[in-house]
Amino acid sequence: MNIGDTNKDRTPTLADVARFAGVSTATVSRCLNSPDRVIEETRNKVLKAVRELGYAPNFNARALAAKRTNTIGAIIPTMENAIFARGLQAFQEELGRNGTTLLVASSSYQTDLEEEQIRTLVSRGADGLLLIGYRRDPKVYEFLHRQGVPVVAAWVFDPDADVPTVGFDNFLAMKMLAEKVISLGHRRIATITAATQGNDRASERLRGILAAMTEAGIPENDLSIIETTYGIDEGGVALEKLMTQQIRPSVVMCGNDVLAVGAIAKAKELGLNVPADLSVTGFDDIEIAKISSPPLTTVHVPHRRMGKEAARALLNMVGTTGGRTKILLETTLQIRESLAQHTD
Amino acid sequence: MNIGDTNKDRTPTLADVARFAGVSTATVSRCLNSPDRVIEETRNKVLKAVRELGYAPNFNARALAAKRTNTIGAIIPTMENAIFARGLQAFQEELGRNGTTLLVASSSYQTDLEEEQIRTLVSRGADGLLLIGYRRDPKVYEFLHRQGVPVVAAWVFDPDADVPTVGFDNFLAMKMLAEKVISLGHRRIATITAATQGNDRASERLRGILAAMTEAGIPENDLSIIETTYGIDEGGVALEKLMTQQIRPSVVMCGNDVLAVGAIAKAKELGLNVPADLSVTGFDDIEIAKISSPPLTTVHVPHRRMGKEAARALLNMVGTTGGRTKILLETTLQIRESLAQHTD
DNA sequence: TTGTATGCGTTATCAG
DNA sequence: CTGATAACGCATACAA
Repeated sequence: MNIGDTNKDRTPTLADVARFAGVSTATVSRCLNSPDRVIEETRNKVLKAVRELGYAPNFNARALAAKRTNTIGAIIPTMENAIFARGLQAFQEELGRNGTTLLVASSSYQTDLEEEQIRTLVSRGADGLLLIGYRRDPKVYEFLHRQGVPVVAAWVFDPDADVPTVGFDNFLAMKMLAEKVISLGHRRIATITAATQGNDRASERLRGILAAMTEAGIPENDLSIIETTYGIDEGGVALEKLMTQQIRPSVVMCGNDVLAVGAIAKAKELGLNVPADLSVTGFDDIEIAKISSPPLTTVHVPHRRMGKEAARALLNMVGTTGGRTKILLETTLQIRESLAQHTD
Repeated sequence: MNIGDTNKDRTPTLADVARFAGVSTATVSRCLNSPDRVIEETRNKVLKAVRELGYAPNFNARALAAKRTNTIGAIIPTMENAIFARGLQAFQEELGRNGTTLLVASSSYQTDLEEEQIRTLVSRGADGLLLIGYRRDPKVYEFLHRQGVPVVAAWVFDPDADVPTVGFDNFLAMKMLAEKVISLGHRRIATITAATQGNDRASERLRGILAAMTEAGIPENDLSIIETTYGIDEGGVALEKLMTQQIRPSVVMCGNDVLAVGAIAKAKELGLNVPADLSVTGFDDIEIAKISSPPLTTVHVPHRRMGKEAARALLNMVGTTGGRTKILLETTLQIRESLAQHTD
């Protein structure tokens, strides 16, 4: 192989481009990263070479040298349903507008898996991380801190948390819904929730129901609680269990819309009329809530705004520009047919 | 700073571990990558150092040196709904079992965005790529070939394609459903589909309907076609448009379950009884198909098997082990209430 | 079995 | 404005 040959059987590198354009590798690099720091003539020469050779920069080499990836990682509990889809979409869009790429991983609601994913994303050089929920082993935050990786916790709000939170008050949101439920005359309340262990969104929501009951003078023990994994089928199974108990609830408050829709489907299957025989509520207000029959009464969460604000917060943290990093969003009750008055 | 100091204010590197354990960096590297190539005593020493220092390997550096990332990328059209969720989940699980990580990106059904994502994933060093559908600019495949990155196209099957396909016959699947529809007496057929331009799954499915009509002696022109983006609301809008036409269809065959569910919801809103006044069919058989009311007649796609087989094919291609890379899966009709007999 | 030395493709520092 | 050249953190061929 003669000197000056541009390697033909290997994917082209910066050096190949430099040789082809007759400049140094430094110049090529500059052309790509700060085009204004190079005179137009050479720039054109270089860009032509880039096109000619079909050069694509090696991300890993770049990350290694620059210690920056323009990449932000997000770990969400599940991709199986649409709960996080909308928020994540907005998150990604906002990152994209700022030239940052999103890396997603899902933890299947498993703490250990999440920790593994965190390590993976960090070792891949993520400039920052989006996590869902705040409560987790302090070691995790210590690790992230040591590695100098900024984090934002979303889907929750806690001004006292060690890391910025962008989200809403799960406790208050569910409490408001429970108050509405109670005001409609319901006393025999049941709930289908995700495992509350290690899931602050779920446990806060449960706390919300209990608080509303207490304030209304209903004994906390009257609440039937079923913990299950999120899923349409799981919601159905849970509902069946509830309806075979001694005291059948007049309303089932579900931890999210997916469970609620599953519960409604099963209720109908059991010959129950929703909401005449049984009211059902959800949480999230994702698309299926609207098309459910009957349409689902639920808590509307501003998913898109949350995603966008979380991205902004994170971009602020990885960059130098300061900005708000603790953001509380409002939820609203979305009253639809699945919840009705109760009279004994 | 004294010689021998392990750097305290920086994330530890291989060299730090080596120094701490009193061995060479090569040994540490071996300990982590091929533990059996190092004697137990030193291995323990090294692992202890790793733990002590909280060392986490730098992925980018590793990729750069090893020219391998144990990472496979997947670009799916959307994460907004569950169409690809189940398949991707299985894909990821199978990769995980083989120590390979999945990197997901979504293209929002946009060709240019997809090409960008492909470049991104390749430049990140993905060892292989999963793409949805086969038909795309040949330049894309040329690029991938030049870069030496193996590809598998899923959700389609074409034994003659330049790249391995793992999927099902979209044409035949939809044709079978259309035949069933026609056998029930329907003649005024309409379809709500994704844009067929650059989407082989959608265009094949459309072709399937047309073929069945032709074989049944129904003029192709009788088919009302509405192209829209996938989404529940979009399905509703399309349905409304169809029902305000001169000749109202007796059945609406939708390109996927999401559109179908949206169509059903809108139909009910318009005071139509499904299926008495109007039949609706879907495609995919995702969870909402079951809980829809009425339950949705649709084409069942073996999503999980497809994901798993796609992973296997890809693993075979990046590794040396040979194996099947072209896999045809069967779809089945899933008849539920939303499709009924039609009599004029 | 372990160590030495080199290279992977880029960026960044520092001269020129 | 451009060019050498030294990192960046790790894997591996080769030597010991």
